[in-house]
Amino acid sequence: MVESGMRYRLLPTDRPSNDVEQEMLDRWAREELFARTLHAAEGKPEFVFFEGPPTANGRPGIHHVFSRTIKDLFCRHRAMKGFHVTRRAGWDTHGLPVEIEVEKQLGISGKQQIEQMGVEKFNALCRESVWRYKADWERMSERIGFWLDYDRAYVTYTNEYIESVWWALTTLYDRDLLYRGHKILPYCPRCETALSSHEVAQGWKDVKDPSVYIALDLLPSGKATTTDRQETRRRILVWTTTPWTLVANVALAVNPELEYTELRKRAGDGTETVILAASRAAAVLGDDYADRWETVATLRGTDLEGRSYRRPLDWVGLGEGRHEIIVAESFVSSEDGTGVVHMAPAFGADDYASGRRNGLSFVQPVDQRGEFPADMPVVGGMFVKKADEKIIEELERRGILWKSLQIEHPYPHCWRCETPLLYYARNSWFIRTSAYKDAMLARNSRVDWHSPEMGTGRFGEWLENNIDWAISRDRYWGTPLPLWICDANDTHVEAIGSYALLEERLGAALGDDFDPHKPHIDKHSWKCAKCDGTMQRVPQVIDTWFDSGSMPFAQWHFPFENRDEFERHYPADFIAEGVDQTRGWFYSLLAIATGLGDALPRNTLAHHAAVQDAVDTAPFRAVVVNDLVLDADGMKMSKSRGNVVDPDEVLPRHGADAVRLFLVASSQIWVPRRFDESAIRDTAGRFLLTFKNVYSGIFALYANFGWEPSASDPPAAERPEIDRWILSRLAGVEREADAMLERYDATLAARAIMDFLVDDVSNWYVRLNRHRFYDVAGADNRAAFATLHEVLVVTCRLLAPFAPFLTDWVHTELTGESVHLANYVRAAAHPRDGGLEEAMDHVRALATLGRAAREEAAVRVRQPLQRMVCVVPSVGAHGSDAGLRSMERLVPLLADELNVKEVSFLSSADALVTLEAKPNFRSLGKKFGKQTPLAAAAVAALGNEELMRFERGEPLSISIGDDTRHLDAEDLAVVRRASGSLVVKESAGYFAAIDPAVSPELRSEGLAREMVSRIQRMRKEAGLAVSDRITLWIAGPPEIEEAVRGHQGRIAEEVLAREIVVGERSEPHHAAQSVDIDGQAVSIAFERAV
RNA sequence: GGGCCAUUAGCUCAGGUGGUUAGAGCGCACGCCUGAUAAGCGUGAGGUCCGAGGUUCAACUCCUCGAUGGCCCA
Repeated sequence: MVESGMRYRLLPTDRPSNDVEQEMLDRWAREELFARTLHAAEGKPEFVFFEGPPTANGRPGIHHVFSRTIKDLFCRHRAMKGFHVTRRAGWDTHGLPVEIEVEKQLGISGKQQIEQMGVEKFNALCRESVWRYKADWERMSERIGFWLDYDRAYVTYTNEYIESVWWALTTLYDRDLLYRGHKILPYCPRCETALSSHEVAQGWKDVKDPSVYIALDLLPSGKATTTDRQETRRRILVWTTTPWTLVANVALAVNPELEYTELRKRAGDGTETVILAASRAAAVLGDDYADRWETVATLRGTDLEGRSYRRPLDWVGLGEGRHEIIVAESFVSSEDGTGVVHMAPAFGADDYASGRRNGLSFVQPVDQRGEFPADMPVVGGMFVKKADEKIIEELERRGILWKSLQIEHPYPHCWRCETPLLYYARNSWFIRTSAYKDAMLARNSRVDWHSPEMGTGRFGEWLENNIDWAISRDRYWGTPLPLWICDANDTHVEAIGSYALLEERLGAALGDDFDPHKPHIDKHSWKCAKCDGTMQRVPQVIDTWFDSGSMPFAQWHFPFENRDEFERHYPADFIAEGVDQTRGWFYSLLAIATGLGDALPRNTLAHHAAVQDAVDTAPFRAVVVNDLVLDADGMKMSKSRGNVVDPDEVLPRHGADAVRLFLVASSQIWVPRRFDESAIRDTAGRFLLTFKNVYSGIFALYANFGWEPSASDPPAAERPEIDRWILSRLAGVEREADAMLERYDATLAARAIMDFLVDDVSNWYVRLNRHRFYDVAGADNRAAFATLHEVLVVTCRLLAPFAPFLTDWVHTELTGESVHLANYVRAAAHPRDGGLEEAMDHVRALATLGRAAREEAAVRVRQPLQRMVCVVPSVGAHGSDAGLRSMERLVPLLADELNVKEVSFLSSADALVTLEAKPNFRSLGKKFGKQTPLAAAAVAALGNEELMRFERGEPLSISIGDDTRHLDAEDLAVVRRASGSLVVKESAGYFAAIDPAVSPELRSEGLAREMVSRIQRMRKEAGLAVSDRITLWIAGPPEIEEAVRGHQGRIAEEVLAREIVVGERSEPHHAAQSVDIDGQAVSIAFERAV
């Protein structure tokens, strides 16, 4: 079959996808195709894409394949739409993840050990470690066809990048948006650093914690109440899930508005009472508490305010400030606990704020490693979370433990090392994001979020509750905070926004080997301009999210150079990342850009020209957020579960095209999807197989006999109906897919293209026209080849963003050009023909019913039948003959598909039809209201005669009780049902009726066709070429011999027989068979004719 | 504790503004085709639309309260 003159290469179905894709990867590399596409688009308008930088010290997973597929496909689409799409890679290289990796590598842990080995050495190792999986990332990205410019990748640890970040920080400082604060921060005692809220957001886990109720003695005071008797021991119930913080208890808080109750135990001597929120009594003391407790008094929170109590533990001194008093705070809730909150200002944000408001003393008996001082009784030197048990024992010993339970609740953990976080008062640097929250909201409102709920909901809510961004980190490997502080007066602060300024301060050049990282940068100091002190850099580095959020300008080393590049690439038209970036990169981009404001060019543009109110732009105009990839059972992938999918294994097995298509098409991008390998094969894999078969098994196979595009192909307008139909559909899908992608709906676009190729092209157009491809000669056949060629070329283009490998392979065969250099949509598409498409829909609906009718009549399709009568809804009822006429031209297709001689359409006049009425509930509902069901029943009961008159225009009315109303045309649909001896199938207003009678003539013709089928099969088995001519001998019962004689010409034509000899046995030829036809033995033999 | 998203056939998913018989693909059963053949096609059987209330002539659809799963937050 493979001939030297072969124009179109074939694609055998057993050639692995991986093999084809490797061929394309080689070709792309050899031809530098990515660079060529960029070059070809030079001078075209820019479609701006930002690559969110991954950290290359972790291995890429299948979820990275997902987000990278999305990035790639929209970039490819816009590139094919004529935009220039810069796609710079980027690497996020700083931060705790890197440090932890190095710690693991070295087998060390904690800051002390890092200091011991030396920060210089440690950071040098970090700088290397960052690239650990760089090759894996690049290989994975290349393998999935993600075109990204790795040669020009931006790297966040480079001097240039850091200088741009310094500029941003300094700009914020100069605008009073960067400040030093003291706040309670979530703190990781293992990493010995505070975490930002968006880091905390990533580390929530359900854990079991103690749930402890304690009863603290209320001390007598001047504020006497009726129950205030000396002999009564009054205790107040307090709840906590962090017993260790009781060590630092300095106050209790009650809600001033809340009602509290004082209860006395019915049994016992009655000298003891407890106090708690009235609404919590049942929950804390049991539903039947009233049986055991009597109410002594009802108090308001304000009644308790100012009272003294005895703290639970007395291991630390209380220092300055008020202590052991009850304060009133509105944040105290009555939804859990006892309505009384224990306050440790060093260990809670609310506590701290309340401490400031109420002048409470501040006790922090916990060191940087989260341990109590060694000299503390009972728990000295213990890690606080481990001390809970000891403390509970101690509370019990002291007789103040009321009850101790365990609860499971979410608690934040360090997102890298999984250590439970402590809330801890620390010195830190903040960006005053809360000062420009409204500006962020305004910019966000202009972002085109996919899905929209993500923007208004999840992200919007987050912004509404914005708190200042704690950006300093007490760590080593990161962008150093460019602030220098006077050692004599810490209000003398200077921000250094460029290396030039640093040199100026130092009065010396920095030199070629300058490294802005710790520890080198900390060596640089100078004399304070305001006093005699020395300016020393603050020790901290910054949150690595600030690095990545600075990429819009830092990737260009703006503002120090490349101003034009920045302006050309800001803001982004499009970004795409996983849902986990909502609080990560999406936020840091917006927070930094908004804070910098007009310091960035093009940062105050109205978002769309059409928008009237000129709202400032966000750094990204559209963002596509993908949700998680779950395993086949819907479980989250995690290393501990062992269900993580390795792209390196999956991609060669199924091919990147199939994986990409599966990820995009299986469900909307922003809902979680299950990654099931068998599902890939069954959906995307099968689709691609169909695509290959249409190209290779139909088009290429036969076109290689001599067809190629030429002027002798009939113009589209002169081609058969069905060719113009598929071209019309093609134009429709082209427009639809493009519109979907413009709207960032990749899923619907992919589905539209896939459905078109499978249903319209393969299952209908190709199947009905196969015979036209078996011979390249003839105008009708040339039309078919030209049509299918065009369909395939355009489909390749439509599909190219999703499946860039196979489409390019096929497109290059078809046109000699890479699909990735083609335009996504044709300049002049074939015009749509809505009438034709609608008529074809009717034909296909009737074909389905006709096949069902044949099945019911048990007559195989090869047996011709005489007639079929049809009804099409909305055609024929009210004289819409135009609809019928447009269908008439397609009738031969229907007759052919169902193998019937005549197809006719029923009208009311036809004796074969009975009319029935179907009620239209929507319009009847308006007229009849509650009576609608009765009216509908009345409509359905209307008879044939009444309906015939109604169709002729006579009025028709129905009566429900006393109510008689006229019916309008919209109240009912008249349907025609065929009656008589026909086999009828009906669906949604379509009727197909088949006459199952087989006359002797039809029988004969059926036998002839049966013979053709058998002979063809034999030809194939004998290994004949499609074009070989034969001489044929047929012998059998009279009925069959007669049928062969009667249809000799047609048989000869179909099986390419030069001669047919009937009734004589042949010589023992090389191909002879006795076949069984309807229980009769027939002898068939042939030889190749020369 | 709060917010968001799911829940429709064995599986994966569709189902504007409430309205006739809730659909598709896969899988399954049966069959067709036999020059796309390690392919292709058809027909069919499968559903308490998560549950309970409510609104309505009419609820998969709207409302309330729950359940389960997932994500996010305090």
